[in-house]
Amino acid sequence: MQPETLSFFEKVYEVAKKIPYGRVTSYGAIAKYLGAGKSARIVGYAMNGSRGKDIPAHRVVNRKGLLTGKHHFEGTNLMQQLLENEGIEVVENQIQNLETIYWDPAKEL
DNA sequence: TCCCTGACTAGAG
DNA sequence: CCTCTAGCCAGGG
Repeated sequence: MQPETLSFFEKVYEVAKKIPYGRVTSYGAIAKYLGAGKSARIVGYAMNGSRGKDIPAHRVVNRKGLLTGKHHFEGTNLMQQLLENEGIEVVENQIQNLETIYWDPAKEL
């Protein structure tokens, strides 16, 4: 598929796949990296279609490190379990030490 | 094409 | 740090 054919969604998927193990990023960071800094909501919306794909959607949270999308995962705490499995501490649906594990595609990629 | 929805964000108080 | 408001824009009906 040609880059021009890649929809915003697919670009989001490509970036999401590159999130390192044990790290997290925000919807806004991905959107900014794609040149659409104000389309953060679309990134989240895109993740909705990431089901069935090799995308670590659990590593994408909002800018506060809050697991806003956990209700889109199976069960009530799957997202948190996946994060903790990577060594990320999560309390009350919120990631701890966010600034330490935060990964910004615009800077790191 | 218009209208509504949403896993968001930045700014103001 | 918290709450409320406005702006954002791709999809689907």
